[in-house]
Amino acid sequence: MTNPDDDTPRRAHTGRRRNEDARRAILDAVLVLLAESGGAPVTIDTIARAAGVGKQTIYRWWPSKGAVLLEALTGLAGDVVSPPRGETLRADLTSFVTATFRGARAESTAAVLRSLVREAARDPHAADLVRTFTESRRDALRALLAGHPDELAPDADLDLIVDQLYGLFWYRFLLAHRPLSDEAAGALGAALAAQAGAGSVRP
Amino acid sequence: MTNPDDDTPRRAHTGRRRNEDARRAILDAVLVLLAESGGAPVTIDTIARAAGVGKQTIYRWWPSKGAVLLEALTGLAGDVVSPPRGETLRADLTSFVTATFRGARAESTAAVLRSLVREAARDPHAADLVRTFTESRRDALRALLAGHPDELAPDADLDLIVDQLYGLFWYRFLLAHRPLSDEAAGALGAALAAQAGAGSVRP
DNA sequence: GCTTTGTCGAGACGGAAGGTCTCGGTAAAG
DNA sequence: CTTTACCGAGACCTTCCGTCTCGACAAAGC
Repeated sequence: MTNPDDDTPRRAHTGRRRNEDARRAILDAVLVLLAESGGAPVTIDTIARAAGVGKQTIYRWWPSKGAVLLEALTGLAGDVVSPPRGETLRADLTSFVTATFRGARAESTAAVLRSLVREAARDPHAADLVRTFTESRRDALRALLAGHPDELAPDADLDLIVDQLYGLFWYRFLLAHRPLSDEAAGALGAALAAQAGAGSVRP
Repeated sequence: MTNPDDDTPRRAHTGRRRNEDARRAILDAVLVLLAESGGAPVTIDTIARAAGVGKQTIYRWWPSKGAVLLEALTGLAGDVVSPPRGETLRADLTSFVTATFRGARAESTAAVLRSLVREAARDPHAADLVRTFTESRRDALRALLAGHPDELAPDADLDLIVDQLYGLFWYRFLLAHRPLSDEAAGALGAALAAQAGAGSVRP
């Protein structure tokens, strides 16, 4: 019996192929518009107009605006925070935090991050993407911690440390009441390294 | 010369007065709807309908939806986290964090907080209100820390500690990847008390 | 070359939501 | 009993997302 919902096509793909130029033009337009907009929301129509593309071409390949933003962000991730492998946990933590803070200080990535969060507040699908993204960042940080097993107290709560780091990062990034400075990065790295080494205090 | 933009009325207020019942009905409707909606967005029309009130009556007294939400939230603040004054910094911090976490676990307040954040992502005016709100919370926490000067290292970075606490709180609250449990509250309180006592580690 | 098939740009369209405007009615002050 | 300001109700405008339609065009197979 034939399944009408069968995904396998009855014959190979024959029609016109995806236009790679359009894909690049869309992602580039997103980054340019976000950088120029200075935090103001960027609409789908604006993106399509700037990319010289029909809206349908966007929605054919991405399920929502948030998905486009996230792909543009990961495209930026060539400058991503690469996990260092230094001597001490404290040094590694500090350079990880510093790189994270610096990435967020660059207005190009900051604009994408901010828009992504705004989108996640509106679109549940975008919220899922953000959750996946933040989870991958947490995993990277956990791997860094696990790379220094001799410096970790046996009962150290790594999840707590990870969330303190990224919690402070997002909190300051979004509220912007205090800068994500290199000094703050150093202090945070040192404090969390000490916390990891001390383990939880006895009750 | 007469200033047409003069704010002072040429005579005392004479007309009909503000209906206090309507005000209460609006704020109550907001809380009820948010609690029932289970996180789904609540619209102005729904609020007006539920409160038996015209939309204009809402916009006459509040500049935006976010402002209504915030007033409803501060109305809830009778259950607010009251700064304790115990023996040790660690005990005070732990009970402060525990109370904060528990407040966010109550679905009634959690729904308002979530909606407020959603609104802040859209409406700059609401974002300002949220900034003011979070600032007052930070002030309360700083006051708690300052209440134990003998337990603070002279070079302790109080802003860093405050932001670690609220950063982790909001991060976990909004991402919900990990619970705001009493255990986590205890661990966080202990870790931050230790950090405050140790001060910044020497370079 | 011709047909089929899937993508392209452009834009009309529907729907949701916030916020404004209007209108007839009503309570308070004088 | 007149003026003033608020009230409920709802039409209305605007913005923006996401879908649908249309004629054009490119790739694959015959």
